[in-house]
Amino acid sequence: MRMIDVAREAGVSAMTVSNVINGRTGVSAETRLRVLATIADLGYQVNHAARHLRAGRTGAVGLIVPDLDGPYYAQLATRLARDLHERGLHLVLEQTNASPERELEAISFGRLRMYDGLIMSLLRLDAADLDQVSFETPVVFIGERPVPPAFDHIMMDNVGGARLATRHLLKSGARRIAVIGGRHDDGTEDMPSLRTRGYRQAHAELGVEIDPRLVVEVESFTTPSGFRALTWLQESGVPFDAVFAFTDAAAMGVLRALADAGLQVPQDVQVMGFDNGTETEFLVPRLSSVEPGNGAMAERIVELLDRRMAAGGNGGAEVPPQVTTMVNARLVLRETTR
Amino acid sequence: MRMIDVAREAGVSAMTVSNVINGRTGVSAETRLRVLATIADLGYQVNHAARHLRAGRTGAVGLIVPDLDGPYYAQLATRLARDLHERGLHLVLEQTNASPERELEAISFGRLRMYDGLIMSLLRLDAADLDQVSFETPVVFIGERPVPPAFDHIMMDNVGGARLATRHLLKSGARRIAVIGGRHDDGTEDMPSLRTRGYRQAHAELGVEIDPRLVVEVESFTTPSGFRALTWLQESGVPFDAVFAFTDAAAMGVLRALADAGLQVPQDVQVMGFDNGTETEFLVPRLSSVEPGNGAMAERIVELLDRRMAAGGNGGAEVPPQVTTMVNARLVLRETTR
DNA sequence: GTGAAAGCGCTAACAC
DNA sequence: GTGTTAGCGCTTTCAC
Repeated sequence: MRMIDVAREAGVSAMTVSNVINGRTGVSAETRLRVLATIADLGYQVNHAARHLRAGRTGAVGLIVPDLDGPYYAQLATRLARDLHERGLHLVLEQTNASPERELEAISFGRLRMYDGLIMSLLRLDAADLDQVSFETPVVFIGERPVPPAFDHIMMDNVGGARLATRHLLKSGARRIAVIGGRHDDGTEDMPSLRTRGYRQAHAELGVEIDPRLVVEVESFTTPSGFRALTWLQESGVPFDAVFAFTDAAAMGVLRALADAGLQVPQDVQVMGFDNGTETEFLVPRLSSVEPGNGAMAERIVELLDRRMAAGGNGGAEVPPQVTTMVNARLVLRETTR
Repeated sequence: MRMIDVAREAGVSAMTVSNVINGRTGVSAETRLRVLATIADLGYQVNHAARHLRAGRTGAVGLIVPDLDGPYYAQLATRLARDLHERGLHLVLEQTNASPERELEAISFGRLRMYDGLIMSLLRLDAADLDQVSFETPVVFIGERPVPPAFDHIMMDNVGGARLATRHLLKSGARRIAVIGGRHDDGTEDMPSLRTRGYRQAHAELGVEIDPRLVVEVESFTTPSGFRALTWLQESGVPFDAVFAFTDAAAMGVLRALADAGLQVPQDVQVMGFDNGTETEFLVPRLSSVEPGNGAMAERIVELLDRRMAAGGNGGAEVPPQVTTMVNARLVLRETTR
């Protein structure tokens, strides 16, 4: 069934039906009611493809993330899907597995056209890569990599959160804090480097030296990876009295490895995670973690996107200025810290 | 840039470009190469909306699930996304929050048209509800609810898996197995009822009576819900020597509650989960679980969909017969059982 | 093996 | 306030 069928049945033109459906002004109340009744009667549904082709809107927002099986992005996706649904938009998910090729592919011109807006977690691509791409679609980047000034960017306070966590561990007596996912060279602008900087700052502020052997680099921030990292540290014989894992998922692997080693948490070793995922308060023992403001982040993302999408509809005349938002972090202390 | 621009540049018609792009026969090798070179040269990308409008294909497959923040569907989605990507298809996610309205909405005519295929986890809707919907889009249902014979359906062996798990607990000495998510009335065809039947079968086979107070109904199968259920059971004073939770997520809450109660697992109480998610082997203690064949399930889903989508392309003349697949379950024993 | 014409269903622009 | 016209970019059909 087409719009024209509804129009004929209601005794109006297709244009009027279109106007009613899209809530545009310039339709008398009487006509509107009649058209709505006819639509309900016939069970008419608009054809998205035709609308998309003609008007350029798709009703879909893309979310490009490295993975979905870990808790972090799955929880973010859940929040975003709910917030977007309220605005009549769909969330479409794409996984990059943190591969630069897949990230670049996701923002290719053809793919972007599929969406009214894009939310992209940038892990590998640089500002230079992004410059090559012509964005007509509104994009909000999340993550810490530097982004060209033309785009909205939202990030968590990685340095501040890590600094807070490390300070707490130091103040509660830890002197040898292993850091899972840390970087020996924290010069780049990515999550591990930024959190490592926070870790170093806290040590500097409290005048504690860092044994470089406590900084354990990992290839990924999953639970198996955290498990392997701690097992390796343990076997290498480097002493430590606390562990700061850069994700809750990795911390979960750390807890498992400590239990295998027969170490008591937090008596022998304190443990701190990052993300404050829903699972943290049910681990044994309950995981202390850095809460990076995920709820606020999801809300802000949708807000930014919405603003830019609305502007795009107005012919792009008034493009809102690009914004970088930093969401504040705070500590949630549970049973793995003293 | 449009197809016609490529055509002009290559000195052919738009139709020939279309034929090349879609790999159709009837284009000379020479022309094909020239067109491909021009496409690469100009960086042309097809417009999905136009193709969709004209040809009806969208390149997207919808996955309708109750939630994404729990590990089960997130892991399934990850697997499906990967398998579909290999076939050049996108995975679009929709969450229903297990609401019948949202489930019905998801399979409405207009929404279905957005996809080349649909994978739907059915929790609440009945065969009667589904009969009302006219599916031109290929649909694969997952889950245990009865499905009209016109559709492909894939399910795990809930009864068999639960029976296996319960038998193991009984054989290792448990006599009072609490079941988190069980149903007093297991007459309906849904996951909790089917798993409860397996639990009852195993008891009947081994001649063990069931204390109905051990069957704890829950409103959801999340970790907090499992935690609350076990805390409640504990406080109600009903003795038990094992817990069978119907999801790993719920089992995680159970483990937490047992730790709070100072009970040793598996010495005082054995615990068994269901799903065998990636997190199980890192819990403290490592969770024994029923492996429902998730990998095979994802593969089979894509296979079924693919088959039906290919047939749809052939004008629907040869519609493949509808198939119901049951994936076998097996036990993975770790540290929470004896 | 290749091309021309028609039209998928909708909406922007403008006429009335 | 409502209708008419045109066309978004592709693919189906059929002619050559």
